Amino acid sequence: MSPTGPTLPRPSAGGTPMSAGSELEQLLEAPLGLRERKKLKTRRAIRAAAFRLFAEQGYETTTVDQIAAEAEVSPSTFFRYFPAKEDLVISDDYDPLLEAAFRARPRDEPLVESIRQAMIEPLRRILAAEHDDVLLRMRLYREVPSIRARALVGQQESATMMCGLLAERTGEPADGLRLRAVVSAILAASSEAVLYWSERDGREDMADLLSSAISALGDAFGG
Amino acid sequence: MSPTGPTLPRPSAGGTPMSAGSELEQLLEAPLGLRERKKLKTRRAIRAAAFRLFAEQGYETTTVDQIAAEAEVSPSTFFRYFPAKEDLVISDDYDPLLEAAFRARPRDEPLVESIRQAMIEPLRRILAAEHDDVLLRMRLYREVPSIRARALVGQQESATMMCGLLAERTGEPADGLRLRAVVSAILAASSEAVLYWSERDGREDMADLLSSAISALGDAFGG
DNA sequence: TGCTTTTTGAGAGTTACTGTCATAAGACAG
DNA sequence: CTGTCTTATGACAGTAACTCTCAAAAAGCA
Repeated sequence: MSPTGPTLPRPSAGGTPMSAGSELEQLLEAPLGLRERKKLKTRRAIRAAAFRLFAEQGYETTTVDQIAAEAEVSPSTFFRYFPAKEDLVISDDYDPLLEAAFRARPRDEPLVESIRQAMIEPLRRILAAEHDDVLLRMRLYREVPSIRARALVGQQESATMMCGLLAERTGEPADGLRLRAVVSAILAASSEAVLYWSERDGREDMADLLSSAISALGDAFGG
Repeated sequence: MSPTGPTLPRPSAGGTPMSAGSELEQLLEAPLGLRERKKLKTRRAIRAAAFRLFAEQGYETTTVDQIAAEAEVSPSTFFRYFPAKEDLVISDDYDPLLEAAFRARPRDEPLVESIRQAMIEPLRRILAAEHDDVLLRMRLYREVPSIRARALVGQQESATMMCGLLAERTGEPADGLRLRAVVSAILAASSEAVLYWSERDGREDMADLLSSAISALGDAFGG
């Protein structure tokens, strides 16, 4: 068996042997084996239990043992599904979607515009399906430092991924300072937009906010 | 006494009752009381012991207990000086310097230029005094996720501080999306410059790199 | 010298993890 | 349906980073 835990369902792709797995896609996939379905079920059960407890008593005051008990699994099992407590809140699904969306953009489109569109599109899809859920996670992001910390490292990893993508398209070196500066700046501004959106309880249009954040950069640095 | 630990020396300013304290300034300050000098000494002893051990065995594999032993203090004392292990590596000195440098800038200077200058100036001073030390910390930043995490949260806090400053000067609301987007973008690009600098072992000129990172934003978003 | 304030260390407790191993349960071949 | 192989689970023991409390020691001060 996989050294670190239960092999999470990867129906079609032959990617990494073990990863967090993106629930979004799998929900819509062809019928999975009984085993896989069970795993998804426990995963969701754990997360549901966790969020129930978070709502009651807050994130930091609920222990992993409590969550495991509420979800009726052992603590060991909990950690097999979520290597860290913060992983309950943070989803890694976004990056591959972003990558795909970017690749789908015409090569002659201005770069920043490609990026903007590539970010908005999967964001829309996610929001359509999990609006309230995202809002909840963002609240935790705001309120819990350890979650913020974890998310920010993830964002940095997204940035280096993006650098790879852009390097591919423009021919610039992926680890060049200029590229890295631009990418990290866009990501920072964008996540500020998402944060802002969540502070307004999701009442404003995310795409608008994102565009406005990016065009703010144009105004400030453009001249 | 202060609720969280020994009151760290704050010779002149009447700032927060308890904070990490900036060693840089205090080294140059008027003679402190015996008590204060002793505290600085232990603080440095702990840090020195820690970095010695890190060099030998790496960050993650050296325990706080080891560090305390090497520094000849009790573990309790360690935590009084450094609430978290990562605080050994992360310095909070920079923000006040940045703030002061920014305030010293002429009000009619273009905003981005003010920021750039305000960042470079204290950076120069720090590098002049602690070049190798900074390099070492940055290496840990690159190699240890938990340090990166903590540093990034700090960066976000710096950003909201900067937003306050800029809001003061421009009259824009400090929590407006546009301002926040711009500030977080600059900070992201800048820290990318510092990171880049450290990857080159500090051989390139930091001010140049910072300028180049910021002008990259101009190129990307401006035209 | 005595009194007050601050720093220190000892010790006990909590929590998020990690690793190991035996057992139970799904998958599959015959 | 049976036996076999694979994979998921739970029990258990351990570690390391903290947190809290309290008494003793040291520093500052009258």
